[in-house]
Amino acid sequence: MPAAQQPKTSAKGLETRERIVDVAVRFIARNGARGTSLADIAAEAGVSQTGLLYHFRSKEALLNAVLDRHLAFSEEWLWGDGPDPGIKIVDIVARHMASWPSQHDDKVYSLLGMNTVVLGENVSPDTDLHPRLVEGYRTTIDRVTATLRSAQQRGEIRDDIDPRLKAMEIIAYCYGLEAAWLVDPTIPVADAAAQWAAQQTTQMASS
Amino acid sequence: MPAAQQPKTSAKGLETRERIVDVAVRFIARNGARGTSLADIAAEAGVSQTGLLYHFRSKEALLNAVLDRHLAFSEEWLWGDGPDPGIKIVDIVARHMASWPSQHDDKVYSLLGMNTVVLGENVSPDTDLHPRLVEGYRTTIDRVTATLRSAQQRGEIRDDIDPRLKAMEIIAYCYGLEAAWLVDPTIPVADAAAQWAAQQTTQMASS
DNA sequence: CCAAAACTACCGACTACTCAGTCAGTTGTC
DNA sequence: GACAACTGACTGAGTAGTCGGTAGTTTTGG
Repeated sequence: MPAAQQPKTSAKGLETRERIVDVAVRFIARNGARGTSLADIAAEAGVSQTGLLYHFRSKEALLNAVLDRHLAFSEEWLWGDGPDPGIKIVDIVARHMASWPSQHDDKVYSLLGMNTVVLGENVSPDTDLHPRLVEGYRTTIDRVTATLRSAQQRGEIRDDIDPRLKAMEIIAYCYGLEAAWLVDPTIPVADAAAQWAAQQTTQMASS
Repeated sequence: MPAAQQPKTSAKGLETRERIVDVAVRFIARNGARGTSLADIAAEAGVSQTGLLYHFRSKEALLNAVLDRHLAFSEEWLWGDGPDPGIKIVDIVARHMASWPSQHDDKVYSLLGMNTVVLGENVSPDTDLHPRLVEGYRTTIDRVTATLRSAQQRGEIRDDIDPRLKAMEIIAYCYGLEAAWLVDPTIPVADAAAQWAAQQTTQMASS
């Protein structure tokens, strides 16, 4: 369920709205939604707070638009590489991780920040974004599971591995390394990812 | 640097202070420090907000006391089992994970929540708790690294594994599964942990 | 073809409320 | 009676959101 928006919009309005969401993503990825005021976002986006609230009827509506953007970018970044990588999914993941340090301050940084910071803020089931985060998590699990399962059926992956549990493991690892790198950007993510990918590949491969 | 406290304290005062920290940990583990007001904590702890501020001169001081408590409990829970488990550290970790579901609403839940929620809130380097979180992360890494390295020297673990990178991997996995379980308590953490531990053990063991 | 009406995209001023923190006391205990 | 352990009333700085208005653009009807 994407965020409800005003019915009619001109090209100019759409542009402003995009600009606001851009700014909001950057702010929220660093300081969280609770740590970011509408005034902050409005000032950076070059509109008044009232102007912002014309485009998004409430902070929650803006938050949902921000999450829409995040999920779309996430999707594109992770799965835009082509169809069904099979067991090579661990290499793809590792390659993505290795690219983090060079993308500090970029869209990718915001992507990771959104995961860690917004998830932390919405752990409690009665928070605004919690249902959508759970849904997003489950969708990702399902996708990775499907990839692993078909690789298993093709004989690329050992039979005694449960694809769903393995998917959970891969995602947990990504998420954890992400969080660690965000709080301490000096850690060698590329090296860690490389060792992890190599070991995962040999361990999962059918003998 | 632990939180500075008032110089003199009676038994009663100490008891109240403990009660306040107890309540604060529970609240903050669910809603974060930014999502928890001093009034909330004070009410639940059975003192006025002014009374709370008598014991902790500011919210930040309380937060540091909360983090003290968290780190101490974390320490006890993770390393209280005895000296140097060697390669069995993965089993210990997995056993801990398997116990999560039965401890919902308990101190352990708060422990996990503190990790995920407070970390998310303090990703940005200019937040109050960020330096202490980085320090805590590095300490844990060092400890796990030391355990793995000595196991490697004893010949329990293959030589081509880098203990530090492996430690990062283990911690990242724990952290990620923790976060996933917090947002979605229906996921089978025990099964995931069991498969993970089994595979880690066979993969790490010297042949 | 053009003026009036309607609508989009804003803005400044304001409101109601929440929050951390202060101050000037009061109570209870060694 | 000194000091620790409080409390109620208050303050000032935010905060999300409302209201009434205006400039510019688009639509409509004669």
